[in-house]
Formats: sequence, C-alpha cells, structure tokens
Amino acid sequence: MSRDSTDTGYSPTAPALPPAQAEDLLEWYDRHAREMPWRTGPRARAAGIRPDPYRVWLSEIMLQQTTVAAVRPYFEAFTARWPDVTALAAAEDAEVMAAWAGLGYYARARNLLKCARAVAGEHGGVFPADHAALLKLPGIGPYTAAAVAAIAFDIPATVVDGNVERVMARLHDEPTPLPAAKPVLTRLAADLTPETRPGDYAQAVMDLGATICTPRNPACGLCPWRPSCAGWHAGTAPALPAKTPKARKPIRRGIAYLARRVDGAWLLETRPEKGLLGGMLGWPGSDWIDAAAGAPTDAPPIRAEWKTLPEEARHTFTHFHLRLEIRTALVPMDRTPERGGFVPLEEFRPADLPTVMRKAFDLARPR
DNA sequence: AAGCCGTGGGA
DNA sequence: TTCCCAAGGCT
Repeated sequence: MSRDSTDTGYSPTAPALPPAQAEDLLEWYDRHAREMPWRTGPRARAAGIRPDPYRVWLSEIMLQQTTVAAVRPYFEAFTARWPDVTALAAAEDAEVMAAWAGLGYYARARNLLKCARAVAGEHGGVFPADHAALLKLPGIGPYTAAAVAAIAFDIPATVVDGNVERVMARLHDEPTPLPAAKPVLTRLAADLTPETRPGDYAQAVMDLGATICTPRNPACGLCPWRPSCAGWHAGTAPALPAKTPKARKPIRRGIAYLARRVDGAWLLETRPEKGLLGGMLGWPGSDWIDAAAGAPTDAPPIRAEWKTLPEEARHTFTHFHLRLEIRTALVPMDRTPERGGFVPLEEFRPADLPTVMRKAFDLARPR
C-alpha cells in the first residue's frame, strides 16, 4: 500500500510488482492506445524512444479542462513556431497570448510563459525529472506534475483527473459526491499505480475514462476492468460519480464599442493581467453587470456618433451568460481615444481575439 | 478554501 | 434552448 502517498499523487511506495488490474489495463492499452501528436505510443516507448518533456508539458497544459480535438491544432501551431522550451521562453508575451486566443482559460497562457522562462533560466532549459520540482513551476499543479513525471520520465506518480475520478468511483462503487470524494478517489488511484510502465499506465487510465468509462453510456462490455468493477456488479456505474448540483449561471449585460477609423484601423485595448480574459486583446466597453442589478453604464472610449446594432453578441463563460450590446462608429483621423489604441488594419487579426470579442467583431464587421 | 477562470460539442 | 462535460490551477 502507498501509505505515505500524498494529495499530489506521488506514490513513492507503490507495490514493486504491478497488481493484476494494472497489468490488465496495460494489456488493453497496448492494443487500443490512441495516436496523438504529443504522444509516444506503447510500441515506440517499448523500443526505448522517450517522449520530449517539452511536448508532454505543453500538451498537458493545453489539455487542462480542454478536449483533445480543441487542443490538436494549437499544439501543432505552438510546436511549429516554438520547437523547444528555450524558444518559447524567448517569445513576446503578446505573441503567445495571440497564439492562445480561442483556447480559453488564458491564465494558462500567462503561466505557460512564466514556466518556460523558469525552466530556461533556473533549470538550464531542461525540465526537472522530479515530481516536487515540477510542482513548484507556474501553472503546474498536482495533476500536471504527476502527468509530466509519469509520461515524460516514467516516474511512478499517480495522475488524478476527471477521468480517473470517474473510473475509480465506478470501480469501487464510491457513493460520496464530488468534490468531497476527491481525497478518497485519489487514494484509490494511488493504490493501483504500478512501478512498471508508469507512463503508459497513466495514459491508459485516462484513455479508459475517455473512450470506455465515459460519463454517459459507458461501454462496460468492452472494459478490461469489468470483472472487478464494483459499480458494474451493483448496476450503479453509469450514474457515478455522484456530484453536488451546480448553481444556475446568472445573466450579465454589457456594452462593447467597436470604433473603426476611416483608414480601417480598429480601436482595441489590452485587458488587465488579472481577471476575466486577463492579458487578452479586446474591445473597450462597459463593466458587465448582473442583469437584475440594472443596465450597464454608457462608457464610449472615443467621441463619435455611435450606432447600436440590432443584434447582441451572446456568450457563456464558466460562471455566467453574457449579452453584449454592440455599438459601432466610424471616426475621423484626427480624433484621440480616451481608452485603448488604434490597431492598423494590416496588423489586426480577428483570430487573435478571445471568442466573445471575435463574436462582437463578426456582428460589426463591414460587409 | 470556495470562487474564479473559456470554449465547443453532444444529448 | 439549455445543460453538462473535458487530460485543473490559482488565490
């Protein structure tokens, strides 16, 4: 037993011999591992090919709360433009934020740069092959430290993400709702982690959760762990894990001002580093206030004849729905904005904007 | 230590 | 339409 395993998932006293369950899963993984751009498959790994820690780290940051399909093109673009951690560390902040635009959770991009610069400056451009050292780096928490340690360095660390929580809850028929059940599920996962092939095992558990032990309609008939699954025997598996209900999202309203100068330049501003869409480019606008609290305050960034579009932009964030009124204006060359700055037409790429700002642009763009 | 922080796809 | 969900971390 890994009696002294911690919440970080690192399990220094895992069993010397993998339990039969781990072997069953690895055997399944050898036949069903999915191809991904950042992955060294079980055959290559068995042939001694090691994954590149930079690519493992980059993919794991991108995959936080984000689907494989959404990550794929961003991963390709980042690795083509910045092939190693030293190159990324040397990039401009605005370049990286623009390249991340559309992927969401923009604090990840800010921490990505901080982490790359820490690795370049304090670790000689080499990711530390050490769970505790990884955990200290910006943007690397318990899950990512364990994932990089296991996948990149074959350290027997236990990864616990949403997939693993679901698999463990079903395997052990654990009725406690999340997030309260997290410590219990972490311990159960640590107790299964083998000493051999920890990198393949980590990916195998997550693949199992992503392809077989899915949130809805799990394919129990194809599952290598079905014989030992308490949730399957009890018939409770599809309903697990239990979760405490979430509050409904409130509606907020705001106004965005899209000013186009007669030479085609657009008036934009860089948002503050902290908070919603921190560090990203956006349209100047009002605060976004709860719809029940009244109407947003008119706050045009430049003197102009503003026209309100008939259609508002709608967007849903993690914790609220936004309805954004769009106002547009065409302004002469000699007028100075009170907020933001004009970006010349040839330098402006809508793809550099976070999605809500791009939606506003799509409604306002000249046709 | 709960609340904050995006997005797109599927049911 | 609405809600849920995804390879979480930070404060």
